[in-house]
Amino acid sequence: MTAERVPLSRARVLGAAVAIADRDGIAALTMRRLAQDLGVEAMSLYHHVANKEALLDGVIEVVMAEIAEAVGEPVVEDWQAAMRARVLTARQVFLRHPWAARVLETRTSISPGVIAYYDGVLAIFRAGGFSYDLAHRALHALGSRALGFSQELFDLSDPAADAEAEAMVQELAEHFPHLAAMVAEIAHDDPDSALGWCDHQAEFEFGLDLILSGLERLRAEG
Amino acid sequence: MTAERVPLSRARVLGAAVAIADRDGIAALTMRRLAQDLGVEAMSLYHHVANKEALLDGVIEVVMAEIAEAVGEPVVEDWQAAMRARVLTARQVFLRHPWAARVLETRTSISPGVIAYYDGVLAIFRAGGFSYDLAHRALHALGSRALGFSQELFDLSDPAADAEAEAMVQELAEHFPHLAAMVAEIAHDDPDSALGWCDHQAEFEFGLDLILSGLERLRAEG
DNA sequence: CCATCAGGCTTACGTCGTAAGGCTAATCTT
DNA sequence: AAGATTAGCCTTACGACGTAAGCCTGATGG
Repeated sequence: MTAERVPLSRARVLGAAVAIADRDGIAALTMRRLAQDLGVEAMSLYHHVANKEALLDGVIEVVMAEIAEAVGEPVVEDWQAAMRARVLTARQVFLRHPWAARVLETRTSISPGVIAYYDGVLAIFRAGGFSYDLAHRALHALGSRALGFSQELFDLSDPAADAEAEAMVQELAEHFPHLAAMVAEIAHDDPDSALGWCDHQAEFEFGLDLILSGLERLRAEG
Repeated sequence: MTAERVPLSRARVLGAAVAIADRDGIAALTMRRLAQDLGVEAMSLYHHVANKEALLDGVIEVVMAEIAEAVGEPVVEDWQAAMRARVLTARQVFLRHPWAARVLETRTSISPGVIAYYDGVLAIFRAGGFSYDLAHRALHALGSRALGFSQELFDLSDPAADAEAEAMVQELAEHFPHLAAMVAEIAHDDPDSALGWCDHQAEFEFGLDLILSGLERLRAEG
């Protein structure tokens, strides 16, 4: 009695793709590896996704669906609290799929899931009394932060960089005095924060609240 | 009299790489193509860059050097105006190299050029009276915006998407009422802005000023 | 004057996405 | 019921990519 052959389907393909990226990183997501995980040959995947780009599009849709489920319907009172909650909820999903932000940024066509998410954001702004014009600018001001992530261009708390950073501190201090002083002071203030010398979640929320309160001021001024 | 054979050098390699990315996009930048443009075989490049990742690191250093030259020394009075100028100057460089932001985001190691740039940003904050702690949070709040770019997750003014967007307006209105209404109103207000229905430069500056003025408020409060 | 070696070149490998087309079993048509 | 269609798998093969290994040549330096 052999295991019943579950037929392939778009949903199974996308699900397996997400699983690979979660477990082994986005670089491990190749057509051959994906096929292998599904007990199938690579070319069989093309009956369910047009090509690799379409696969990545689909994977993003899976993530966006996860977000949509998590955030639910937009709340229509206290826009600032509603936005904050929506964004931080979406962020949880991106923290579960660390590769997803980068993939999302490489999509060339507009994803329905992302559009739907932003429509919900707009609903909150409008219910909070924003003009379309201000809401529009608010969307741009938030950028990817509206979805719960922001690009970190360099991560001083990256453990991989620690050793080399340690050795670099001397010349760092010479060439980059302000940065060196800041790192020294902040590291001293917070010697063993749970998330390293700088807590990304706290920093993210700081930036988010800074923008939200700025927007509230503009809204109130009319 | 044959054309004098200019010997290869790291600088020539990186320069040619930037030229290819500028002209034909970052996807066209392959080792073979780069070698071809330099009148050389692909493997010869490896005498001047360790591998392709190192090539991309180097290319970013070229861009950051361009920025360093453009922004000059940090100005130490009127921090807000100084930051604004520094960021918008850096932005000009990224607008000349549209591929550079994406490449920068994929660097795994911290680039000295980027560090130097941020050190200048910190100098401005400090001269403006920021504590290290607030300056640190300010850096995170700005994120890549400090360098002059922000991730646009979908670009409604993308000409490539225009046709499909046009056809999509009907169902857009059904499923995404707020977004549809916003697009309709804003497009109507500004029927032929030079840069399409939404001017990225204006949106960028809006977001930047929103953050900068929020930071100024926090700084003034102490 | 000869040894070293920097800086080119040639060849070749393994991995990737995917084009072309074959086989089989389920489904649909008449 | 029987024949035609097709969905959904597989096999084979191609061209592009990054790059390992090693050859060749002309300048340099003891």
